[in-house]
Amino acid sequence: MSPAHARDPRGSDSVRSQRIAGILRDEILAGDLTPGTWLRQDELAARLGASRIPVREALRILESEGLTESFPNRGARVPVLSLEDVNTYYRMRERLEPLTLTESLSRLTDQHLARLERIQDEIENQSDINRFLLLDRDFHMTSYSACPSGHLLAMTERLWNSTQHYRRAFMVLADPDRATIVNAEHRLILDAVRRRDPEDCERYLTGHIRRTRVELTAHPELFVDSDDASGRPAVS
Amino acid sequence: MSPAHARDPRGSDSVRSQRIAGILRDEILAGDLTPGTWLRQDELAARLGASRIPVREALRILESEGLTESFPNRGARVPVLSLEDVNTYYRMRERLEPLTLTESLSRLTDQHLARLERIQDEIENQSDINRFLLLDRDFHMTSYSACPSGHLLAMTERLWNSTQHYRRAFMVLADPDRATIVNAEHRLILDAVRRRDPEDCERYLTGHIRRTRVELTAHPELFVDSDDASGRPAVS
DNA sequence: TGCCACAGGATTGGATCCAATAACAAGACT
DNA sequence: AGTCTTGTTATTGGATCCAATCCTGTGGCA
Repeated sequence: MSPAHARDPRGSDSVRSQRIAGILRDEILAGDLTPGTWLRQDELAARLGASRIPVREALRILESEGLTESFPNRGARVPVLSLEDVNTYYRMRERLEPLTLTESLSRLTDQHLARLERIQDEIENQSDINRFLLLDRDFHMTSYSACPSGHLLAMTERLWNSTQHYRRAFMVLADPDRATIVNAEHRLILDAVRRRDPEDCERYLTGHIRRTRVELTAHPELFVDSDDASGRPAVS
Repeated sequence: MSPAHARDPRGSDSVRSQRIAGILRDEILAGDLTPGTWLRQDELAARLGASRIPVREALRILESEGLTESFPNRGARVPVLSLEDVNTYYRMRERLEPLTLTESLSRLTDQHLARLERIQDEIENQSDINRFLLLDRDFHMTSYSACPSGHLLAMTERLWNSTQHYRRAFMVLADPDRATIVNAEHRLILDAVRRRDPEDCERYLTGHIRRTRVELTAHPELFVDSDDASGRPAVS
C-alpha cells in the first residue's frame, strides 16, 4: 500500500506520524473524510491515540501528497476542488500517464499481464461501485507498476488520489452502460500492452482519461460553487 | 517569490516554519546546499535561531516540493539524483510544461509579452552563468504566469526546482555557443506566444526541453554512481 | 437596525524536555 | 582474521506546556 511514499526502504511505518498519515490517507481515499472536512489536530490526536506532534507531521505528509491543504493558524482540511481544478488534474493525467505507461511497458512481466487480465475480468463481472473504484485503480496502477522512476510513479499516484473523491461521486450518477465503454477502452489498452506497442498504449490511455474528463466535467452539480473553496466561510 | 507555495493568501510567511523553509529553499536553489548534504535539525535550528519544531515543519514543506527527502530516524538531505532521475524529470517536463504554457497563453497580457521580450534581450546581452539561470527561469515562469491553475503551476515549479542543481552543473561545462541555440529556441517560443499559437508554442517548447535533456544526459560525469543514492554509506 | 470594538474560547504554532532509534567503535568468541 | 555482540554517542521522534493567532458572539454606539 502506498509504495511510492514509503520513506523507509526496509521497515515500514514504524514511525507514528507515518502510521497516522496512512490511516488518514485510507480514510480520505475511502470517502470517509470528504472534501471540506476540517482535520483538527486535537481531535485526530485523541482519536488515534497520540499527541499532536505526529498528527502535525502526518498532515504535512498528506499535504505533500495533495490529500490535504493547510492554512497557517487555521488548520488543515481535505481540499475542495472546483470543476476547473478537476479538469486540470485530468489534463495533467492525459499528459503524464501515457509517459508512465510507456516507461513501464517494456519491463512488464507475464505475471503483470496475467494480473491485468484477471483484474479486467473481475471488473466486467461485478457491479459494485466501490469495488469498481478499487479494481479500476488497481488495473491502471498495475500497468504502471514496472515504471522504474519512483518520482514519476509518485506523481501519477498523487494525481489519482487527488481526484478520487470526484471519481466516486461521478460513478454514483453515471450512466449504467458507461461500463461498456470503459471495458472496451481497458481491453484496447490491455491488448496494446500485450503487444508492447507504446504508440497504441498512449493513444488509448489518453483517450480513456480524456473521455472520462469530458463526461465528469459535464456534471457541474458534483462541484461546489467555486466561492467557498477559499477555506473561509462564505459571506452569506 | 515562490507564489505557488504561499499557503497564506493574505499574509505571508509570518509563520516561523515557512520563513525557515523559504530560507532553505533559496539556499538549495542558489546552490549553497548541494545534493547529498544532510540537513541536521539541531544545526539548522541553531543557525536560524529557532527550536527544532519549526525546522522539522520546514523540512516537511521542502520535502513536499521535492527539494529535500527524509528518512525515518535518519534525517533529511538534499536529494542526490541519478542521470535516470533527471532524464525522467525532463521527460515529465516535456509533457507537462506545454500544457502549462497553453493554459497560460490566452490570458497573457501585453505587459507579460513586453516582460518576456525584455528578459530575452537581457539573456542575449550577458554571459554570467548564475544570471542566466535566473533569467532563463524567469523567462519560462513568466510565460506560464497567467496559467489559472495553481496546481499545474506548482507542479511545473516543482519540476524546475528539483533539477535546478544539475542545470547549473551542466552550464559550467557547456559548449559556449550553445547559447545561440537557446536564444533561437526562446525567440521561436516568444514569437509563437505573441501569435497566440498553442500548436507552435507546444512544438518549440517541447523541443527546447527535449534538446536540453539530450545534451544534459550526455554528460554522465555530472551524476554520481547511482549506488550511493540510497542515503546509506556504500559497503566499500 | 446596522456596524464596530472587544473579550472569551477554541485552535494552531513553538519551545523544552524526555524517549527511541540508528550509526559507530571496541571487544569477545569462533 | 573475521564476525557477531554490546555499549556509547549522536540524532531524530514524541509528549507536554506555553504563546500567538483566529473565530465568534456580545454589547455599545451612531
